[in-house]
Amino acid sequence: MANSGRDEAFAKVERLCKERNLRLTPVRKRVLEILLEAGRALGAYEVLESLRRDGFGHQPPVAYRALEFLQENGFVHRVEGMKGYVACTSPSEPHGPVLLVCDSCNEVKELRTPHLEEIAGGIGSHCSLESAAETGRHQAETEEFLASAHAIEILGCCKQCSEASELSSK
Amino acid sequence: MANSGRDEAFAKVERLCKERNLRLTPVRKRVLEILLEAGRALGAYEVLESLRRDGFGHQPPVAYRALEFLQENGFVHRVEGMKGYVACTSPSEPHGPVLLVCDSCNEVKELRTPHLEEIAGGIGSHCSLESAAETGRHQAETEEFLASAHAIEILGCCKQCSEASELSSK
DNA sequence: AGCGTTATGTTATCTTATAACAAAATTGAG
DNA sequence: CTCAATTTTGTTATAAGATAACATAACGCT
Repeated sequence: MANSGRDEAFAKVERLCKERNLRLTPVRKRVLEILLEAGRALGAYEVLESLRRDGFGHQPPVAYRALEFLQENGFVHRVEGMKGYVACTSPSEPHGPVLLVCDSCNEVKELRTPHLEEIAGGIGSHCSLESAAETGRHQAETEEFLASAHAIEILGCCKQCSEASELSSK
Repeated sequence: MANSGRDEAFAKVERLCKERNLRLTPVRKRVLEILLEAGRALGAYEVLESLRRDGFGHQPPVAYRALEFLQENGFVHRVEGMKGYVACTSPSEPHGPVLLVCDSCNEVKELRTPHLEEIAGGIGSHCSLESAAETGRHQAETEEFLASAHAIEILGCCKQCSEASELSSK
């Protein structure tokens, strides 16, 4: 249980890169490792700091470019609400994440979502607001929207933290 | 059809502030107006620029504080993906938004969501990943998460823009 | 080996956001 | 009304996050 899936995720990315002829260069590989090791969201400058210690370039673009590559290919997600970046726990196709972000410990957990369509009423295809909302309440306007990506972040408190606070308040 | 709901939204915020004993001061009121008039997401510094022209303080905290107040009370939403802020189109309780963000014209449209529970499997109450995912695929771990807020942004192309590009490519 | 392409490293700068504190306005108690 | 406590505004200064532009190095193909 030492590193819950880290190595598998890493190996999977390596495999996917080979399949797709993507160049998983040393910096990119190292940035992915850094994020996997951290197991939480890191800021670009935190990543950069680690890179520096490993002898890579230590100017912002070095980190931002590697992060951009990893993001574009679905290996890393940006956590908007924390201005941070996390390694994807189930890398495959590039995909928008659904993230559970803990307010108190900052842990980020990614939901697996082979069913994205249901959330927005059809990512990648035209969808009406009605089907998106899927609610009894009819929208007056039947706006259409061709969705191509998404970012979904649910904030709250993870199990560990809520148990901890229950204990301390007792 | 001149200002689709701007005045109503504004009046509603005024009413809600009275009800809740919130102080809708001149700066705050003006910031809300600026966002409603824009009809799209504005950066904090764009808001600030408008404030300056209106004779208010023109240092960043002036804008950020007003935006913070409006956000906390559910009258304005942050658009993470654009580092911007939009006026809420149906202000009531503070709520996490579901936003449709157009890549090409930057317009932001907010979905009305009296059914937030369905999206995350129970905002505001403990929810299991299963019900959250609501997918056939069983998560190995039954992580629990007490959700308190969310930010959902769907990126894509709005109806106008996709029609425009169809025409031009013909 | 050599050419075109892709990736890295660096400098400089830009944009977004916040900390800290003084001055003004508002509220409520007496 | 007046004064004290609280809240809001304004300002300075600076932190934190991100990108543009360009030179150099590595790669990948013929």
